[in-house]
Amino acid sequence: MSSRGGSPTIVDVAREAGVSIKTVSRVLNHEPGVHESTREQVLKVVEALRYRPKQSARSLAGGRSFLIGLLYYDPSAIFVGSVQQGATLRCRELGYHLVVESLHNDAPDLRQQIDRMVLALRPDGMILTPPLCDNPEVLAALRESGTPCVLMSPERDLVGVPSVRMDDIHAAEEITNLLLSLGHQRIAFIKGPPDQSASGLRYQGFVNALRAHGLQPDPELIQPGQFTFASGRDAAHQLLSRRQRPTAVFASNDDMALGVLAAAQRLGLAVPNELSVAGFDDSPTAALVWPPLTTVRQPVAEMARAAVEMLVSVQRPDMTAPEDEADLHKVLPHELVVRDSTRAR
Amino acid sequence: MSSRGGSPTIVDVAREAGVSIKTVSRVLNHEPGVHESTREQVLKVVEALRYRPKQSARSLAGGRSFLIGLLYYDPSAIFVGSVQQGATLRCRELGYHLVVESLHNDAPDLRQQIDRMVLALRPDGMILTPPLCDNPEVLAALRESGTPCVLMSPERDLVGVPSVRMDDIHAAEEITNLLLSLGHQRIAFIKGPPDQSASGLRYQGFVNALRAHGLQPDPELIQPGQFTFASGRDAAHQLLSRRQRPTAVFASNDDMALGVLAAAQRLGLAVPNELSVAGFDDSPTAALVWPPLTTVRQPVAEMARAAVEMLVSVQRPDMTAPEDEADLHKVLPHELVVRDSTRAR
DNA sequence: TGGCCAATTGACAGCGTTGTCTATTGCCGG
DNA sequence: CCGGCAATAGACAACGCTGTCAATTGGCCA
Repeated sequence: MSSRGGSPTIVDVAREAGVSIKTVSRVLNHEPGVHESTREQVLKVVEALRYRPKQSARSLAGGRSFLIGLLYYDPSAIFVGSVQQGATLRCRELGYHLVVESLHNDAPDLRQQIDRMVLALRPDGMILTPPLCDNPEVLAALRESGTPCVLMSPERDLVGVPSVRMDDIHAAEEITNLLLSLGHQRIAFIKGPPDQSASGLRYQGFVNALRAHGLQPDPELIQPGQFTFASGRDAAHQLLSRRQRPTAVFASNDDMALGVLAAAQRLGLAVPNELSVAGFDDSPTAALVWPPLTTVRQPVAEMARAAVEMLVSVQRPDMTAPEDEADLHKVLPHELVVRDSTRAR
Repeated sequence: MSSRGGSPTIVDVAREAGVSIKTVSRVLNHEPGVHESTREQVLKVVEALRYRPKQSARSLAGGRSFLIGLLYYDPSAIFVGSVQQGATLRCRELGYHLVVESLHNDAPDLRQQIDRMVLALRPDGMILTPPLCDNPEVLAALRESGTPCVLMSPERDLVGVPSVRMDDIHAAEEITNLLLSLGHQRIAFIKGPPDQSASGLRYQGFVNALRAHGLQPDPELIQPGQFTFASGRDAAHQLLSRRQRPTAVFASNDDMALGVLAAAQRLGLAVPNELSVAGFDDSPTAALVWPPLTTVRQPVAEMARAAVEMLVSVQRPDMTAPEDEADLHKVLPHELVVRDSTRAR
């Protein structure tokens, strides 16, 4: 196969196809100016030899590494899993590879860890998930190194830095509307921690929907939470022991909604007959518990695909890179998942 | 900084330190034969310049890519998340990076997908998680390419192929012993699907423990399952409607145990007062449900660390690579997690 | 028919490391 | 006082690809 035992190189392909290595390079990189017949001939040989250009050589010579980095904090989060899934698939389609790195959001050597990745690997782009996408130190390190980034669902958008997110406000509105349309009037809301922007946005959506129906949020029915099972359970205990109970609870994420379910069960309240419960995120468990949870599915995998595309499009002349600030910040459509935890009262 | 604006290269370091590039290379690769004072001097300059050798150049010249591949199938599985976490951390410590790839176990172009990764990236090693680690096609592709692999919890060990696993039999024995020591005599067991080796091993452990206590497994109390929530729930319905109910159920994974919990709740059986339930895996939800599940924690992150080490040690003369067949197959200690779903009868 | 342009192709110099092989140095024994 | 050997350091050629720029071809117009 190859001149010297090892796997074939571009030289082998060129020799076999009777062209110069540069021509082979052109074909493989979809560069223009190659005659159709030549292209076919080269591709045939490439196929026959099972030739694949070596990333390290391409990277060294061409400056592009064909690597996309994914920085994350909490590996167990379903969010990260879905991001990764979407990202690897799109990377594969585009001829890239995904390098993952787990960072502690407040590690003392955060800077060095990022440097190590950026300077050694020279990824062509980096995807940041919360909370790293809002960490100034991380952002600064990446900006200095000149590595293009995309932020996934950041707290707030940064001018000039691409981001991808879902529309938390509208989704929360939709869930609330669903509850309202089922005849619920006393709808409780469990908030997330104030330091996460999603908390505010989802609450905003809840309030918007109420107001649109001529209702005012009742302070009695608003409880703080921490996006955790325990906080949801505790908040529900509070809410459900009020003299006049809510007929529905909208927990602003699934973990808390699961807590609500547990509390209701503890108190002997049947869901959904005596109490409707809605969550947010469509976590894997949401479908497994009893009753299965009505919730909102974040388009996480699609968001990741979009992130990869934005990164790659900057490098490829044949793809249109985002131009104005508006193109830089994508909002992807979510999906209402209506299951059995909600019912007309 | 650098001679020409870009980030510093080994030449810059060499010039600054007043030595040859080869000496810098020696220091950075921990090669012997460098005078202590020289080494220090070089390291000082490296530090000052924030120099990091470029992976692509090292890879091209040296043949090592400093990349470890992780092939997985189901991204949502906690197992994969933990593997990844453990692997990235150890990789970081060893100066490697983790490249992940999601594959469909029965994709028609599986071979090509693997080729793409192996031929382009030339990872120094590959970690395979179930079910890919038992897929003959995957194994063959990797063997042909000469890429070292480590199998994580494979169905069965292959001669000459390193693997890492936990001791399912002993763990199941321990759970069973716990139940027995709590005074349970009628212990039901829900099996996993027969095509997964863990199913058999866990059942084996269950039986071993019973026999050690002079008991025989009662066919009435053994139910098949599929490692899914639904199958656990259904099996539990069967078991709990027997004329003489079991006082404890050992579901051979957590998802099924969660199903048992749901079924018990449906039937109005209080856990753990009227029924003890034990699972296996320590999935994230196991701690969140009510009552929190007694289970076994697989040492997944540690297994992943070990896998990375086995892969890297082959390349580094200063680490001891596994020698005989016995060293090739590691079994790591698990941990019994006793929570509230089990109680003395 | 000669000249010129566009389309296509090729020669060759890097890219930043590591591996190999060859100096240089300092010290020891005879 | 010199040969020789160990310890240390350097020169230089790969590694496999892309970028630059020059060369070749064929067609078309005047």
